[in-house]
Amino acid sequence: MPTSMREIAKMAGVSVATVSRVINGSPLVTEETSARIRSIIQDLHFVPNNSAIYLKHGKSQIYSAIIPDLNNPFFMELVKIFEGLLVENHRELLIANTDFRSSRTQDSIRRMILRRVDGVAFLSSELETGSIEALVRNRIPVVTTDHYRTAPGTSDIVVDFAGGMAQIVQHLKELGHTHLGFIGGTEGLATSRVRRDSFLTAAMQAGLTSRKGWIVSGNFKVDGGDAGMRSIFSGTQHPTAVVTANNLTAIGALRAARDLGLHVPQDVSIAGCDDIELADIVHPPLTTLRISRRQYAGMLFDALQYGEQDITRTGKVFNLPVNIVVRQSTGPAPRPRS
Amino acid sequence: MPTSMREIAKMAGVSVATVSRVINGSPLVTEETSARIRSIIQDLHFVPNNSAIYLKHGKSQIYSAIIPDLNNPFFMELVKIFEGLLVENHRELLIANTDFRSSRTQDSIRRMILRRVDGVAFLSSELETGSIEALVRNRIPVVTTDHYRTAPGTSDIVVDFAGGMAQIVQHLKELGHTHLGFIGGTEGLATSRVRRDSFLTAAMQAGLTSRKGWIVSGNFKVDGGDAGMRSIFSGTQHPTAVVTANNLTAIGALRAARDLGLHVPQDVSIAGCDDIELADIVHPPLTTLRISRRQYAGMLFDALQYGEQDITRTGKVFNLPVNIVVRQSTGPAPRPRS
DNA sequence: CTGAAAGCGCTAACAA
DNA sequence: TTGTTAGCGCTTTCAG
Repeated sequence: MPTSMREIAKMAGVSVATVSRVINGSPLVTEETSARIRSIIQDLHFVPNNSAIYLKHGKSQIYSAIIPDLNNPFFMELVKIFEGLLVENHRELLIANTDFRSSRTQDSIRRMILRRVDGVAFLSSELETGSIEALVRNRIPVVTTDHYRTAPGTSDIVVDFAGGMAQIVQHLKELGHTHLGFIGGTEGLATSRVRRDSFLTAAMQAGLTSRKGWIVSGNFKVDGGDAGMRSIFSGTQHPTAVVTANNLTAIGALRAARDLGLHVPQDVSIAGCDDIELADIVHPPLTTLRISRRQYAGMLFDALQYGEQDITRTGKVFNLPVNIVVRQSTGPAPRPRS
Repeated sequence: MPTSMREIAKMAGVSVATVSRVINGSPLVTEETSARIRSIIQDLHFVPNNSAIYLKHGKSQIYSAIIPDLNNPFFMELVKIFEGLLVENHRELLIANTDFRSSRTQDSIRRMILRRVDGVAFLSSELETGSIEALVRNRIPVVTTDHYRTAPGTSDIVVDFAGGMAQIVQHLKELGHTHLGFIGGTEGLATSRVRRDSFLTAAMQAGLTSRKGWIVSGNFKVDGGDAGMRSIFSGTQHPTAVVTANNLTAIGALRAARDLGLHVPQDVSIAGCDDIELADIVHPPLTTLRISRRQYAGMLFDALQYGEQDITRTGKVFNLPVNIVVRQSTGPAPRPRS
C-alpha cells in the first residue's frame, strides 16, 4: 500500500492535520516539527493521494481533449503544446481519439463526466449540441472549434477561414491564376462547409472562376486529397491551381499530381490549410495557411478557465487568425491549355 | 454541485447502498425499485464520481504514457492505438511529453505518482533507473522500451533491431551496395547505441564496408538527418547507401540528398526505421523497417497488466519483431565513383 | 502552534 | 431484498 499521511503522522508523533499543514506549506507549524516531518516524507518517498484531495475540493485538475484524428499531425502538434501549457498550470491532459466516429465521441463524453474532468476541449466541430449539454449539466466547461455557437459554459474558437482563403486566393491571383479548384473536407461537417464557402466567396470576390467539377469533397486525410485531385483532373478542362481544406489533403493532392504526370507548381499549383511541421518536408514544400498552435492552445485553455469560473455564464467566442505561408507548391500560372 | 448518490437515494426513498447496487448491476434488488432508481438516475443525468470509487479500492484505472517527442508520427500512431486499447479495457490514458528533457521526465514521474496512475509506459529509453524505482516503490508498474533491464514491477520491450538491420543490410547487399553509411540517433541513448551496433554488426556479417566518417549521429529528428547526410557527403568518398536510425532522420536525409543534387535511389539509396504512415507520403516512398504499432501497444498493455497483478514480481521481456518494407528509396547500387 | 473530528462520494461487510 | 455503518486519504474548521 502506498504510504498515507496517517503513517507518516504516526512516525513523526504528530497528527495528520499537522502533516497536511506541512505539505501545504502552512506557516503555522514550528520549523522544527516541519523539518522532522519533511525528512520523514523524503525517506518514505511519500506522495499524497490526489484522488482524496480531489474528493475534498471537487476538482480533478484534469482537462481532456477530444480529437477526431490523432494521426493528423496538426492535432498532434496542438496536443503537444496544449499538454505543455496544462502542465505549466498544474493540470493534466486526458486524451480521447474519436476516429471521426460519433459513437466514440459520445462514449468519450460519458467517460469524461465519469472522471469529473475540469474541462473538455473539442478539437472537432462534428458533434451534436446534446452531447455538450450533458457536460455542462455536470458543471464541466466546454470549448469547441468552429461550432459557431456558444451557450452557458460553452465557448467557441472560430478559425478565420474567410480571411485565410482570401489571402490564398489573392496570392494565386497575383500569380496569374484564374481557374481554381478546391478539395474540401468531409461532407456534412460544419467546418467543411465553412472552408468551402470561404473559398468560394474569396474566389468570387477576386473575380476568379471555378466550376462544378472542380469543387469536390475530401475527408481531411491523404487518400481523400488523392482521390479529389484525380476527380478534378478526370475531365477535359482543368484548373491551374487547387486549394485544399487541410494539409493532409494537400499532400494527397500532391501525390496524385505526381502520379498523373503533373509537375507542381509548373503545371498546377497546390495550396493547403493548417500548416504543419511536415509541410516543409514534403516536396515541393507546401504553400499553406498557418494557424498558430500556440495561440490555439492558449485559447482552449483560456476558454476552459473562463468556464470554470462560472459555469452558468455564456461562453466567449475566440477568433483565431490565420496567415498564408508561401512556399514552393504555388507558382506562376501556366498558359491555359483549354 | 454534480448530483451525488445520496440525493438520488433520498428521491427514491431508499438508501445509498441500494442505489449503489443498482448502478453496479447487483441482482439482489427488486426489479421494481431498480427501475424507479434507474429512471431517477436518467432524469438527473447522474454519473457516479470516479474519484470516490478510486479512493475506495485504490485503482485509478488510468495508465500514462511518457513520450519523448509527440511530434514524431511514430509515437503519435502508437499513442492512438494504445489509447484505443485502453478505452476498450475501461481505462484512460494520460499523456506526458518530455521533449527529450530529463527534467521533464522526472517531473512527469512525480505527477504520475501524485495521480496514482495504475501503470506507466515509457516510450523512450532515456531514463535513469532511479526514476523507475520511485514508481515501483509507489506500487505503480512500469514498462520501458529498449531499456535492456527488468526489475520487480518493471518489464521491458525489446525491439529487434539486430534482426531488422540484418534485413536491411541484406536487402542492400542484394542490390549490389558495398559501401554503407549510417545516421544514428541521439548520442548517449542506449537505443541509439543498439541501433548503431546492430547496423555495424549486420554490415560486418554481410561483408560490407563502412568507414568512420560515414557513421554519424543524429537526433531522431528531421534536421539531424539532414545534417548527418551533409556530413557524410562532405568528404571525397561517399557510400552508395545510407541507413538511418528512424524515419524522421531518413526524411531529413532525403531532403539533404535533394539539396545536394543527389537522386534517390539512382545516386544513393536511403532506408529508415520505424515505419510511419507518412513513410509513403514522402517522395520517393521510403524503404524502412516496420514495427507493428498494434503489437507494440498490446505489449505495453500486457506488461502493465502483468505488473499490476503482482508488483513484486520481476517484469517480463517482450520481443518486438520488425520487418523490412521495401519501397522506392532503395535501388541498385550505382557504379562506384571513387 | 497543534489536535480532534467531520465529511467529500462511494463500496462492502454485516444486520435486519 | 434492503439498510446501517465503517472507512478509503485528505483538508479544514473549531477547540485547545
